[in-house]
Amino acid sequence: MPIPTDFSTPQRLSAKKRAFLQIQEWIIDGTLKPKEKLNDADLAEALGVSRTPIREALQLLGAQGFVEMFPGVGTQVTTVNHDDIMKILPPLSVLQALATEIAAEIIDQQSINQLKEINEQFSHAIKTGNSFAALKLDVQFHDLIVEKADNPYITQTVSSLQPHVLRLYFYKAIILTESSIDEHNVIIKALEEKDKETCSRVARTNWIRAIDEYFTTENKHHE
Amino acid sequence: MPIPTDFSTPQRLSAKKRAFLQIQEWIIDGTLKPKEKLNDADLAEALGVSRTPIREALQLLGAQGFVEMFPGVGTQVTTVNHDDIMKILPPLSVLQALATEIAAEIIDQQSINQLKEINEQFSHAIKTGNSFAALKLDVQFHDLIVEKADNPYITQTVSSLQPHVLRLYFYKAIILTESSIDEHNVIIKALEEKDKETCSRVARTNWIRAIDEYFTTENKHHE
DNA sequence: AAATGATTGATTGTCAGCAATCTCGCAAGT
DNA sequence: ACTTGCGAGATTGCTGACAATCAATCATTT
Repeated sequence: MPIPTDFSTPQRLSAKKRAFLQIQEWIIDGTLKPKEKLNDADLAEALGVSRTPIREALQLLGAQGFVEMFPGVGTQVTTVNHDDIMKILPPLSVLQALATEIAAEIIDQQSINQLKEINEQFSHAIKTGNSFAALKLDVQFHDLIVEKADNPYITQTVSSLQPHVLRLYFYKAIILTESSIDEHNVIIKALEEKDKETCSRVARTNWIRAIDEYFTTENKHHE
Repeated sequence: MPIPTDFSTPQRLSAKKRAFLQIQEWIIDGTLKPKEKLNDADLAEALGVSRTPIREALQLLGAQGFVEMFPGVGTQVTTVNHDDIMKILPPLSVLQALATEIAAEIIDQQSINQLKEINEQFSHAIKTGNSFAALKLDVQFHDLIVEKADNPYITQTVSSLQPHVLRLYFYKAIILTESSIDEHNVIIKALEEKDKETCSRVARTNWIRAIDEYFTTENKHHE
C-alpha cells in the first residue's frame, strides 16, 4: 500500500481566529452595522467561547480599521460611506502599480498563464452578471502580481486594504465593468513584454477610470 | 482664583497599551532580538501585569509585523535585514508621493510654514550629526503632508510602515543626508505653487536616490 | 422645569487557574 | 552510534471570576 503524499495537516482553527473571521464577516456584510456598539460578552455567547478570544479578535479587527476601541467605554464598528471608494482607490492603485512594475522584471510564464486564466474567468463573471465572483477574481488577479513582486511591505499594505474593498462591495460602492477585462489584458501583455512603464501607467490610472464610471453610474442612479 | 483652562484630561494608559508600547520599543531598539522566542508569562512578570494584556498587545504587534504568532507553539520576533530598506522605500515613497500630490491641491499656508520650520530643524539635525532627531523630523515632515491629504487609507498604510522604518534605523539601515534637505525644499516650493506633478515626481524618485546613497555608503563600509 | 448629585447595574480590563499541546530529554532497542 | 518511544515539564489558549469604571436612572435641590 503506497503512503499517501497528497494530504495536508488539518488546520485547527483557534477560537480567536474563528471569532476574528466571523466578526469580520459580520462587519463586511453589514450584519454588524456601522457605529454599532459591540459587547464582548454578547459576542462570546453568540460564538460559544469565552470573552478572551473575542477580545483578542477585536484587537486584530481594531488594527484592521473595522472597529474602534474606546478603553473603558466599549468597542464600535467603524463607519462606511459610499464615497470611501474615492479614498481607497488611489492608495490601492499606486501600490498595485508598484507591484506590477516590480513583477514585470521577474515574472515567469507560468504566472502569466495563470493571469490569463483568471482574466478569462473574470470576463465570464462580468458578462454573466456575477459581480461578487468578479470582485474575487479581480482580487486574485492583483494578488498574484503582488505575490510575484515579492515585497512583504507591499503585500502587507495591499492586504490591509483588501478587506475594506470587500466591505465597500457589500455597501454597493464598488463597480466592476467590462473595461476592467481589457485593462487586465493590457497588464498581462505588458508583463509578457517586461514593459515596466506600461504596467505601471495602466495600473496607476485604472482608478481614475473607475471613479469616472462610478460617478456616471451614481448620476444615473439619482435621476 | 481663575479656573485653569489649559489642562487636558490625564490619559490613563491601559496595561495592554503600556505593554504594547514597551514591547514594540524593545523590538525596535533590539532589546528583543530578531527570531527571539517570546514567552508571555515572562513578559507579564517583567511588566508587572497578568498575561492577558500581554496577549492582547501581542495581537497588535503581530498585526504590525513585529512578531509572528505560531498557535500552540509560541511567538517569535520577526527578522530584520539590512536590505529591508530596499523593500520598504518603494511602497513608502509611492504612498508619500500620492499624499503630496493630493495635499498640493488643498494645503494651507500655515501648514507650509510648518513644513519650512520642520525642514530647518531637520537641516540643523543633519548638520550637527544628530541622526535620530533627523529621522524623527523627516517623519514629522511627511506625516504633516499625509495628514493634510486627509485620506484615512493613506494615513493607515503609511503609519503601518513607519515603525518598521524606525526599526531599520536602529539596525543602521537608514541613512539621511543633506540631499534630503534640498528635496524637502523642492517639495515645499511645489506645494506652495500647487504643482502636483513636481510634488509627485520628487517624492516618488526620492527612494531611488536614497538607495544609491545607501549602496555608496555600504561599499565604503566594506572597503 | 431644570440642574445637580447619588445610586445602581452593566460592561470593561484584568487576574488566577485549568486543560491541552508541544518540546525536550532520557531510556530502550537495533 | 543511531533511531524510536515515552514521560515530564513548560507553555499556550482559554475559562470563570473579581474589581474598577462608565452610563443611565432616580432623587433632591434650586
